[in-house]
Amino acid sequence: MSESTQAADSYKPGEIEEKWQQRWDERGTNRWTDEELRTAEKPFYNLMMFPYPSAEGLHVGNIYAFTGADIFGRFKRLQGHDVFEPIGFDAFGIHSENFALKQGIHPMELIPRNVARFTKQLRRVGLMYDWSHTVDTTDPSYYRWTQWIFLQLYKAGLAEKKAAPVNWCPSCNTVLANEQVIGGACERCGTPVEMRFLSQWFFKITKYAHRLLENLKTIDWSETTKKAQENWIGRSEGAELEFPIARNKVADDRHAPAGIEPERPTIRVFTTRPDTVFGATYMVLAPEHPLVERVTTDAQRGAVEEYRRRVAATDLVTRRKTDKTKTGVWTGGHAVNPATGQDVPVWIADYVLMEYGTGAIMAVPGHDERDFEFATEFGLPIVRVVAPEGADADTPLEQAYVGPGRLVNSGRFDGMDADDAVRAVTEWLAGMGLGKARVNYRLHDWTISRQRYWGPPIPMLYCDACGTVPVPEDQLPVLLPEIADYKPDASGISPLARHEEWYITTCPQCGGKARRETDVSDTFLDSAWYFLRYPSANDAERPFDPEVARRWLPVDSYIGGNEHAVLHLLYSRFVTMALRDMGHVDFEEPFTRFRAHGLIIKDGSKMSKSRGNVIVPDDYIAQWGADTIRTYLMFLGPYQEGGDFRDSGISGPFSFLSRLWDSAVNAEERAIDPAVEQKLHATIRKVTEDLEALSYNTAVAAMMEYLNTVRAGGRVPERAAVEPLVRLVAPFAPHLAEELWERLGHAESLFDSARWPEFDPAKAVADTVEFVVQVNGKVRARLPMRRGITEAEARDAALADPHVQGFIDGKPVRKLVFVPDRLVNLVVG
RNA sequence: GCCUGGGUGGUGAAAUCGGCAAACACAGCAGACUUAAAAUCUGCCGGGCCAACGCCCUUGCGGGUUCGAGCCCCGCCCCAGGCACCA
Repeated sequence: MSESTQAADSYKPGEIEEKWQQRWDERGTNRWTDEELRTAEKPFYNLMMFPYPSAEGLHVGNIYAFTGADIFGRFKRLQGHDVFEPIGFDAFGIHSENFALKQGIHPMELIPRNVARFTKQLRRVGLMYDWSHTVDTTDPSYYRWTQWIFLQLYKAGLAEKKAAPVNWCPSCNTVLANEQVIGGACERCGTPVEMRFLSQWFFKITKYAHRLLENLKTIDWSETTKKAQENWIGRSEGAELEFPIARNKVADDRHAPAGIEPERPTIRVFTTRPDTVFGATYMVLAPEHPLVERVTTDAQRGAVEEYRRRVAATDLVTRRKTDKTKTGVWTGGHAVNPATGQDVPVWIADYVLMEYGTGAIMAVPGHDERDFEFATEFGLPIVRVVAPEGADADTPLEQAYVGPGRLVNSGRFDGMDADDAVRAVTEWLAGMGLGKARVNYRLHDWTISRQRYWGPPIPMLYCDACGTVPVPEDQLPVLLPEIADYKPDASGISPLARHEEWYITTCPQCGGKARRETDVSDTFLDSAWYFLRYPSANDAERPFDPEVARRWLPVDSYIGGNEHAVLHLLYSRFVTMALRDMGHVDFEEPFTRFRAHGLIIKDGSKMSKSRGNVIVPDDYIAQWGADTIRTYLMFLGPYQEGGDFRDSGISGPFSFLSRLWDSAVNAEERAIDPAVEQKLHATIRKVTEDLEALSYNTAVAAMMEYLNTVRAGGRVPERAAVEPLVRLVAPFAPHLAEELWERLGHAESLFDSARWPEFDPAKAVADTVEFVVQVNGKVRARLPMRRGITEAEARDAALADPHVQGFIDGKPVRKLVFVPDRLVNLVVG
């Protein structure tokens, strides 16, 4: 064999991968025209979470995620679906801004550079992207419509501006995210962080809490993701109860406006345990609660103010630590327990949060761990109102008792089961106008405002005459100006607020002077609707073409990381629901099916720059080829669990692809061996089922096993045995499959001309099976048998086996268990 | 504390409905082919006992259900992730 022939016949991934990436481009194999998108007959929208184009370039984790999604898309395409598989870049946000600041390169210069690098790397992986429908969130032609979404939510009454607590660094004069507060101090300068109230834009996602929770039952998502959302939404059932402020104890009514009879205020509390109301011996208001002024007596005013100041100076992270000793102070005031009619003292304490429930609680120290701790700390009375089996009204409480039992010390409800009392007590108090059943959610409204530069300006104006005015839709986009001083500084407000030439404008309503909103919106808003944009990416007139959206949406398959289980996926669902309620789309769940992929680690530990174990995929692809890396990544563990990237494992998949290559180019034209054909049909079935379930590692194993059969003993494979395997492997190794497909005599792309192989169920099973004979549940023999033998035949064959006879030892067979084509179990003795 | 996953050979892992534990691969060992290497092919590869046919044990720990349990039930331990002073 001359050297040149040998070279022509060996597997050279670099060459063929470049060839096919070029062909796909030239032929437009993966591109849709806008006209085609409007007429596709079997649309299948295959989506993956778009990347943030970091300066480090494409990460092996990105490749893992994208390859898994791409395999599914290619599989569906071969099955005859019209698959649309787009990609884009999520390039707005603090991450890129911080990196730009560090490097001293303006994000407007940095981001296009990163995007170009990512694009090049992504092409090299051989993903089936439609590069004619991409999205870049930082492009005005995109964020114009992000701003449009903001305006729609505003019009629907779902956006409002209100003051909210934020972490504030008094040295850097800037707002910090919770993640930027380390041990109560600013991560950059170490100054203790304070809590401040800042006016910010919110989306009222809490209005959708119920639907966001209920709809989870109707969508096909990874269980872990649904559970995470369920936790986040945090539904609690209970009651809202009214505790009137004791009239004679109210400090005085001097603060009431003259001439108005002060109405008798009540403190409303939310509780999940209305059955324990007889044990509420005191109340606690959040320090920020509006009624604090009202209940505080003159004598306690100083102490209350002092405490409130201290709480305000504490950052949100420290405040929410659960392991610190409880603090609080008495207001001097009282309220009336509506069940007992007795006065109970009203305290303020930072363990009660203004954001949850009503910002006030009835404290039941006997049956709530936190209240117990607080009551013990401050010597407040602890009363038992629930007694388990073996205890009574007077059994002392060593700690809060939260288990089941019967009510005691609860007047007319004594003896009632606590579970039943939840409803009974609520109804009783409701009858007196002092309570009602209520459902409460942990979910908070979504803060949209960011006092930063690198994001879409929030499209609102403030006019002295007209107040808050939305920017008219035909004036969008509100362009983000290119400014040099985009670094947040001591002014503490958005960098845009330093540019009068930008923010001073004309009011569209009165023509007077107006000021632009200088905050930008949260990155999560950019990504909450990008899937709507892809199919209409080239539409300059609308955010999305309604006809195209109807055809392609909701998304058929969405694959991404579980780190976005809550925020991105929840926000996308919310925005979609809101758009549906406004009539812009006709569905309310954006992603019919979602699967979370696992995480790739390296040699047993998480990849990080500090560990120096970050994999640069380019080198691996250059050395082994994209097809091998794709196949290897899918083979190394269950896709939905992730796996460990070890260099030593790559040779297995490489050798598999090389041997497939060798088999295909040397295949003979002859009738397929019946045993090989049987294995082929079984393999087609297994790979088909596994791909549907994203069980990629076992699909690869099945193909390897089949190829081992085809080549067993060095036999020259028959063409009919190899050709279907080329199609099965195509989603994993598309370049190799294309090249072999062409060599097998096809002019068109495999993905346009081939169909996914079908299996014949009759041929997928062998005629003979290895039948297991057990005696008393232990395997004693394996007998080759004809498929479909009867119970009697199996029994006779088992009893005839000498080895089996030895274990039966002449004892009578008491019972016989028969599993067709698998096993017979003889129970003796 | 609550909610998810998970714990199986030297390693990554597999095991559809409760029915042969360890498929497929990596690493290792031995062999065939080769002047040699690579490639390819073959065999071995959880532990113990045995000359051998074989036998016994083995899926984090302890119990249970069952003819039969990696899988189901009860009680623990450990690892990863999410939530958490949420009343």
